[in-house]
Amino acid sequence: MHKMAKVIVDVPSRETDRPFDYLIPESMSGWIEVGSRVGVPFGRRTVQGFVVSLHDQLEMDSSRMKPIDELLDLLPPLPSDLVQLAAWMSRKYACSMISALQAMIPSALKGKAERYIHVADEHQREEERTSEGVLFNSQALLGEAEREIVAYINHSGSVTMAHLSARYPDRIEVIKNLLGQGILFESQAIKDRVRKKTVKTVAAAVSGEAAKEALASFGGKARRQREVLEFLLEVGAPLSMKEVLSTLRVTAGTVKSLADKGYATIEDVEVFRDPYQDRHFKATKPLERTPEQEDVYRYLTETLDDHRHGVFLLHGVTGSGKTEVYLQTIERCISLGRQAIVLVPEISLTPQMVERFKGRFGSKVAVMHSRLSTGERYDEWRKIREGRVQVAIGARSAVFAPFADLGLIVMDEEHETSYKQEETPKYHARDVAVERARQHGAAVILGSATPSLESYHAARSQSNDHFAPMILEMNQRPSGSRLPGVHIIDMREELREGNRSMFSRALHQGIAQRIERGEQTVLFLNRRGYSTFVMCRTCGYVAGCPECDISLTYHQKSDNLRCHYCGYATPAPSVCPECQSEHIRYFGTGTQRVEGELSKLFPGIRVIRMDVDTTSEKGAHERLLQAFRDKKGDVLLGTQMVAKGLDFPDVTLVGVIAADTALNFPDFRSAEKTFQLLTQVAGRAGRHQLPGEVYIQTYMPEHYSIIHSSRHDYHSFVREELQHRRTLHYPPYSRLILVTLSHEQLPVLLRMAENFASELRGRAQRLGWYGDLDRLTPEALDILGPVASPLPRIKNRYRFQCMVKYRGDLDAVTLVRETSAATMDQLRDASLQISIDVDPQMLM
DNA sequence: TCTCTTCATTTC
DNA sequence: AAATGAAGAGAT
Repeated sequence: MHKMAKVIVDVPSRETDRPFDYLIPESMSGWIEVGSRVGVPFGRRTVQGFVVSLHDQLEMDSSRMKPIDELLDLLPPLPSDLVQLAAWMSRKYACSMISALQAMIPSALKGKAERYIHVADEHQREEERTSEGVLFNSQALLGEAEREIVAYINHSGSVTMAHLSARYPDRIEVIKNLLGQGILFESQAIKDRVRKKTVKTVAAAVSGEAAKEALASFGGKARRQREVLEFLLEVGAPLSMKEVLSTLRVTAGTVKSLADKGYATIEDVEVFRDPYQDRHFKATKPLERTPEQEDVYRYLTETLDDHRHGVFLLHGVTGSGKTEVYLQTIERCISLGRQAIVLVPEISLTPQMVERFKGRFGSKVAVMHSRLSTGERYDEWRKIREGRVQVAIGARSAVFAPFADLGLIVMDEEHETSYKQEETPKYHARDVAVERARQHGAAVILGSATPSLESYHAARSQSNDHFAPMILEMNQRPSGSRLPGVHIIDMREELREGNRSMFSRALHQGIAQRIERGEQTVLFLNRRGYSTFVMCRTCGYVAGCPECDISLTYHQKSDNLRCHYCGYATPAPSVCPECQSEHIRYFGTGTQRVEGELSKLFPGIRVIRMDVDTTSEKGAHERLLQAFRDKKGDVLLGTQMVAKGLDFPDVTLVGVIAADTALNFPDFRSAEKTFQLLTQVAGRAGRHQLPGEVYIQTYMPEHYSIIHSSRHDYHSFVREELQHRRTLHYPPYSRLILVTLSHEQLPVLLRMAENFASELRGRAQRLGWYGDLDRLTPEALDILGPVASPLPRIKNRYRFQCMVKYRGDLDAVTLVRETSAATMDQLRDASLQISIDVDPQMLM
């Protein structure tokens, strides 16, 4: 049997980012596995950790080795393949092992040590004797205060430190004394964030003849109890207490009496919290495949049937039936006895989306949604871990769904930036999905109408270092509907002709027409570029966060100003704090302004506005969409969230208010983002019988991202964009690592950032890597910076960054990680933080 | 000389 | 991260 385990402890620091050795107590051997969650003594406290390997030999001075304190779950929360994946992540993304492991389990299982106080055994016995009236020898030594505390703890068995100090706030010294004398002692145990939910159930404890006798024994008495028993016998299966009480209108006492007589049993049964328990999903059958879908399906199922690893880039225009292909491929996967993961961007994990999967696979599906409570998420996760479901659908983190035999991972809207996690571990779900599928010999489908340039290029060049997908195209819409006609409107022209409104004449007329015809309009506003800041019109004062160098956003609902980086909040002022002027204006969200303008132009117009303000409440999102579907609105107005996967039969006009706001951002992906957004929005109109029209308002009508999106021409766009990227050595023709250094003091940071950058250059030079990317070598590396970050101060910390740009098969991540570690060791400044972002998405 | 901070060190 | 022990600064 295994004698020793290596454990990664839940202590987030560079020094502790390595396995620690522990003895496996006899009682736990056979139960401890790779992936087990344990409580271990660490220093002078107890912490949670994960077993990453098991060993038969004691390989270090075993006198210093401590035994594992407790095993926290019967079934290890992490199968061993996920422990391996965590190791891969920590290498690839330069993150700690514990942060990778933590990302894989529900937050409910992030336990913390709780400190308990007990009464020492010998004193416990003495206490008992006193209660029987026998004097005990140490009584003389204990004062009144001590005796009361000891008696209290004895009575409750054990009590938490926090509870005790709350109950006896002024006797902390007394407690310390008792601990010092050894009368009280302390222990620690890991406590989870949630408990498994249980429900009280009732069942008849008698049957047949015994049941008849039991009923007869009541005679004329206890009529209610008799009714309960009759009901239980009739149903013949355990029922929830709640159900019994409400159906028969009896009290819990009645049932309890029945149980006391031995005629019924009451039990606590473990249940899964089901976020969809009240919902009924209409079952759907697979649709007949179009010839195009058939081709794609054949490729996918061949790989699936052969148990082979393969990555597919499914490029399908909006409405080409990608989801149906997913559904049928998943069905095949399940029929082979394997499981499937479906990844969708958080924003498109709408009720409609859930409905499609629940409708096809029913109770075989677990849904991982950010709106679920900690307990609900934990239970959905348990369904996966315990093998009760075969399909998991969820955002980014669902890529870690702990299935035993994973056959397929589907990633819908593959190009979405939300697949990259911005917090540590800064992983990209696409790369993790490919690696995980490789481990399992599973297939990956990356689906999109506008694939990311990274994926597209990887498929084309077939030389990318991590994955080379096969491209599958779907260009037809099974419904036969045509892609809508797209009109580009030059807003400069409008201005020249004296139209200063945010609506062009064409769009204005279009909306008027739809109202007249009883058809609907979707108006889309690119959120970026429209902020909700507060400005004084007299002196130009802009309310900013005192801790971060950014302006505060106005929240109408709570009438306060908030910083969305650090959470700072302050009441909205009514006069300017600088000049006391009353002309202080709250620029509402862009959508609010558009709404105001709409009702001015079209009196009586019914606008359904969807933005952060109107969708913050639970279920509001769904309610607003349903209202629009029921034609309770003429216009649906919103940001990104109206662009995603929605399908309304009566929408014949889609308007984009300001198409180019994103183009002005200093981000090399801004053209790509704009193209993707416009293509997606354009796909929203005319998906049914009625033909659709799209108006794109812009100040840059000649920009290639706008021209190509208006023609629904992905390939031309990609050709042009790839050319730009190649000239400027941007991804996919290079890879990036963004290193951000932060410190409380600006001058110190400046020095340290210079120090780091020159150390990095020196090391790269010694490896012969450093140089200019313009040189025509297959391998090259360049370091840009340090420069102030785009957000130069957050939470009172100044930020500087370096960008590492490289191409070829260089292990630049290790270089950066080692340089960072060396810098930290050398400078020994606790305030300095270095964060490493591999393949960054947000350069802002 | 003694206590209350601050700071570096260690965690199998 | 957190607890610990050493070292440093002010009060008695």
